[in-house]
Order: sequence, then structure tokens, then C-alpha cells
Amino acid sequence: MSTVQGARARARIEVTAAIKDEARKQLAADGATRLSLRAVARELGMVSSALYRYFPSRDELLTALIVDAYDAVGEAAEQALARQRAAASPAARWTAVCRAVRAWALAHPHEYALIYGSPVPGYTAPEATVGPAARVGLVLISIARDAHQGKGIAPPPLAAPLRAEAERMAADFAPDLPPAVAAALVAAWAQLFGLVSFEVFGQFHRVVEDREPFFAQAAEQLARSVGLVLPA
Amino acid sequence: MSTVQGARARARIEVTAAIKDEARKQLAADGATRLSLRAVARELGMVSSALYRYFPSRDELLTALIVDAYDAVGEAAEQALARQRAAASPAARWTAVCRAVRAWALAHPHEYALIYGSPVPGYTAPEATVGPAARVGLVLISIARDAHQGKGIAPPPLAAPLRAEAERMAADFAPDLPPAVAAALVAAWAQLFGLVSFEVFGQFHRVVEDREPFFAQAAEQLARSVGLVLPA
DNA sequence: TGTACATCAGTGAACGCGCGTTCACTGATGTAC
DNA sequence: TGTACATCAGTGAACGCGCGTTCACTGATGTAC
Repeated sequence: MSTVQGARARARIEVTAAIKDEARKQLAADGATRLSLRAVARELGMVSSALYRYFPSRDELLTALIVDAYDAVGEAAEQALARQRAAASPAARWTAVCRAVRAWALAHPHEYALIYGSPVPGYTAPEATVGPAARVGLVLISIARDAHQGKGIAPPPLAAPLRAEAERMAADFAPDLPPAVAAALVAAWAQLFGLVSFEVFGQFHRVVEDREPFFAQAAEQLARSVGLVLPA
Repeated sequence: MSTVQGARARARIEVTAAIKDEARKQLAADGATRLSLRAVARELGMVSSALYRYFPSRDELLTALIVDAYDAVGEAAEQALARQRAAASPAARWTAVCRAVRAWALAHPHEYALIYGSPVPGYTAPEATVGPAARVGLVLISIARDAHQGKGIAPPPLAAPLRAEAERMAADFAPDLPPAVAAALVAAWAQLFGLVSFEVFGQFHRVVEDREPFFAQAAEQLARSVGLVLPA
């Protein structure tokens, strides 16, 4: 264990990356269920059993890809937020993040499907995916938190039956926000991916043609639904 | 070709239904990609080649299941609307339909995944699925149309870049509605399935616990986003 | 600096499995005269 | 009503395929003394 790695350690890192890259390529070509260790090995000029030096099973390789995908879309969201100027309005930050998520999804449709599509049958996500999976949501929460500490936020109506659950949500992952905002954030989070999924999965085929402004408007409306657009 | 079918015709209908039922069962157990003609035949006590008397290929069987699923969720939505009293408010009808879609999805998660999850790799939906796929959307449109012809509707804001596309959408499938409402309807439609997909696909695990009131509130907010809740 | 040993990447063959689809066939059901 | 023929459901064997995973092995790289 040295900081300057030996040839073996370096090779291991490189081959692991090459396997994941090739697996991603096959994901993009055929989808997650068609991903096969043998095909990956074949393409890399290795024998299929050699992959077992790097991933103990097909499922472990899938998990690695899932974690990478969550991290990639999470990072896209975080960077979009970071690129906003300090003076940018909460709504502007919100839509910038939404756009970044959409752009990433359109650029990586199969990796998107891997994490936001139907669960892969027979595969159950291990705990390792929980953290990365939360990143986009955390970015959205942070925008609301900043707004709340700044010029304020306009909490949406909160129906009585949802009060208790909204308070629990707020306590769990946004203790400084009004419960109504916490609940609205979770709903908006799901709705954002509804918009993206419909576009990526083809449901907008022959329904929405000019998709950029359509999405921008919907994202803006989501910002309104969580109270980021203050009433005039 | 007689109205009173012979034994052969009747048997054909029954066996076709049995094949689809068994296929649905396997869908529920293993997901779409794991659906195999051989396994279906085995379970029905037939030889695998016999299925080819009923479906020319695995893809055709998949298509039949997809059409059935779209029809089932569409019918659930239509019936939920029909069950509403004439005096019910547009928002009440809207949330009733949303609830019906959610209930159907939770009761048939794999059929739901088949139509609203990641596309099945290597399978492209034929034209026959287009009509059934539109049914839920049409129900939502009809609610807005009724509201518009009744006490009216409160069109949401429409950003300038979206105007042309919104007008096209309105002309295409809701000529009697304001363009802003047409665009908002499409967005709400996608967002509804975002909420349902996150619940069905497990993204709400450890995030939303008391899901009924959460969903009800979100559906109500969607109604508001298309202008079904008139400002007081 | 050199040697003996341990670690590890990659090989190649094999196991057992399930799949979609084709094909020539048998025998029962339906139809025309 | 009976007979000859056509239609069709279902059989069973076979084709060629790809898969995940295991295992004993070779040979190169790294480590301890």
C-alpha cells in the first residue's frame, strides 16, 4: 500500500474502469437486462472468467454502474447549481438544476433507465446506492433552504391529512423548512423525473415536439409549487 | 364465421386468454424481460411450439400484454370519472382519476412497469399501442374540457417561448381549450406518472411513508396547475 | 543485490441451463356435397 | 345422413445460440529476508 502505486495496482484501476466503460457501452446499445459479462469480456479481448478478478458477479457490476449513474446525475445537478451566480433567484437556480438533470438523462438514456426506469428483475439495490441516489433531491432541498433563509418562501397549502407526514418529512431531511415545503419538494422531485422519464422513454412522441420550452415552463411551475416564486 | 361459435373458435379464444393470463402471472413474478414463451407453455402443460398457433412470436405476445395493460389502466381512469356525481367539482374528478391510476398501478406493478417503465430493449411498440396508450390522457383532457364549458378554468401563465408549441398542442388534441391549459395538461399528465412511478418503483422507500394523503395532496396540486381550482 | 516464496491476473475448458423458432407429423374438428 | 376432404391444434425432436459461474492451471509481478 503506497501512494505511488505499483504497476499491478495501476493496472487494476485501469482494467476496472475499462470494464465499466465497456459495460456502459453495452448498456447504451441493448439496455440493462441484456448486459452480459461474456459480451463485455469478449469486447475487451479477455476471457469471460477473467472478469471475476474484478467483479464477483454480474450483479456487482450492475451495482457499480448504478452507483456511477446516480453519482453522475447528482454531480450534474450540483454543478448546475454551482454555476449559478450568487444573485440568481431561487426559481432560476431551480430551473437550472432541472435542466441539468434533463440534459444528463437525454445524453445517457440507458444509464437513466437503469436508475429511474423499471427495477431490474431479480436485482435488489444494496445500501451502497442509497447515498448517491439522494444527491439530486438534496440539491433541490438546498435551493429551497437558501430561499427560505433569504427573501423567504411561500409555503403551498397543506391539507390536514398530510400534516403529520409533512412534519415527519421535514424533521427527517429538511428540519429548517416549513413542513408544507418539505412535502411539496418531495412531490416536485418525483414530478421532475416524471417529465424527464416521459421524454426519455418516448411517451412524448407525437405529443410534445418543441421540448425545450415545454420543459422550461414545467420546471418553472414546479418551482412555483414548492413556493420558490413569491407572489407579486 | 357464425355468431354461435363452434367448439374450435371457442377453444381458441379460451386458450389465447389462458396464455395471456399465464404470461401476466410471469410478468408479475419476474418482469417483462424474463417473460419466456417456453415457461408460459410449460406452465400451461403445452409444448412450447404450440404457442405459435396463437402468437407468431414472443414480441407479438408482449404487444398483446402492453395493449391490455394500457386498456386496463385507461378503463380504470374512465370508470373513476364515470363514478363521479354530476355535481362533483372538476378538481374532485381530477383527483379521483389520479387515484384510480395510482391504485391500478399499485395493484399491477409489473404491468405498470411494462408500459411506463424503461422500454423493453429490442422491442419497438407497434402502432396498435398508440390508441390504448392515449386513454388516460384523454380522460384528463375531458375533465378540463368540462370545466371549461362549465364554471370556467383559470389558465396558468404561459411563457412566450412556449406559445407556438402550446397552440399546436391545443389544436392537435384539445381544440376547445386555451393553449396554456393544453400545455399544462400534458405536463400534469407526465407528472402524475412521475408520482406513481416513484411509488411503484420504490424511490419513495424511506422517503414517503404515509402515501395516500401525500398522493392526494400532489394530485390536488396538479389540478391547480392546469387551472381546475378557481381562485377564491 | 539476490533469492525464495506469496500474490494475483488471466487462460481455457467445462458444467448445466434456458431460450426462440422451425419442421414434419398425428389426429381431431369442421365443411361441402 | 353420410362420406371425402380441408383445416387446424397440438406434438416431439431438433437447430443453434448465449449465458453465469467454477476450477485447475500458468506465468508474471511484488515482497521479505
